[in-house]
Amino acid sequence: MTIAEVSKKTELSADTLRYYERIGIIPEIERSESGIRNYTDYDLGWIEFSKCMRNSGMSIESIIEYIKLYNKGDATLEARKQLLVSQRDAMQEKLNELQATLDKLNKKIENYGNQMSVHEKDILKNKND
Amino acid sequence: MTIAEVSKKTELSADTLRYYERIGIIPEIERSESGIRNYTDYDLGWIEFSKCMRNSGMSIESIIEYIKLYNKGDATLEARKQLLVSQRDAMQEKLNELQATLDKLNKKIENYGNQMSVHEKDILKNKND
DNA sequence: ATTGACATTGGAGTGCACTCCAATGCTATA
DNA sequence: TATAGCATTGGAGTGCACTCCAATGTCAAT
Repeated sequence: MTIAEVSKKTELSADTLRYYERIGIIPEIERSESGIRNYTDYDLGWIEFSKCMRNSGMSIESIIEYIKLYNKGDATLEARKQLLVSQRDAMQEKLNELQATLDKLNKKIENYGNQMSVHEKDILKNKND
Repeated sequence: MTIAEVSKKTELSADTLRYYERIGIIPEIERSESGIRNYTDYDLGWIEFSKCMRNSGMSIESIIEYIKLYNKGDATLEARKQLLVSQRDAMQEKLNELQATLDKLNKKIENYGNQMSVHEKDILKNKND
């Protein structure tokens, strides 16, 4: 696959794909003799993984750490698991927080619907229930 | 309240509090004759609001927009509601995405537990279920 | 062989949201 | 009144994660 195809498939810009490869959160992609990247399905797997972790808020630094461990082989399984577990926990907490804010926001929106003529200050008060 | 007290209460640095005031996502805080800020509970409300919105991923730009509308008064109620609704929708989507990634991650972690001796490639395969 | 669309590189630039700093000023306590 | 520990300002600096660029090369189609 060319970089353009992968870019379309993953919705990551070609620049981002090259960037991810450069910093090591996706493998070094095989090249043609003339130096043009040829992505495999295996590469796709890593790209999706990194994209997924990024979308869920994992820092690039942590992804790099995970991949370094991965490349060190089976001896690092436990460490990798721990990394994922702590990422999972952080994500769960973030999700709870998000849910709480979402609830607040929904209440606030309801208030807008029911009391369009209420004084501004009352709305401000409701906001921080 | 002094800036130090508010900083402690809100878990925002004094620098951040001054920054938020400067850019207008919290009100201009009353000062003593000598220029030292004195925060009221009303101010606290706005700080918590902005903090909450930031934590939930709203950009500073959007918060500024909301507050500009707020300051224009009742005529902007509908516009403000729309702003909150679209923020709510974005947040809901983010939450769903986060939940999906969380599920993946949990499966992956389970795999680490059950198959510590499996070949690396199998793990990579499971990762992108 | 020319054209046009794509690819490559290293490095510079961007946008966001802070965060830090130095110089200076205020204030409560010993 | 001296000292220590707060506060203020404008502006510079930081860290992250891209994003863009110019110069150059590749390749398929006309």
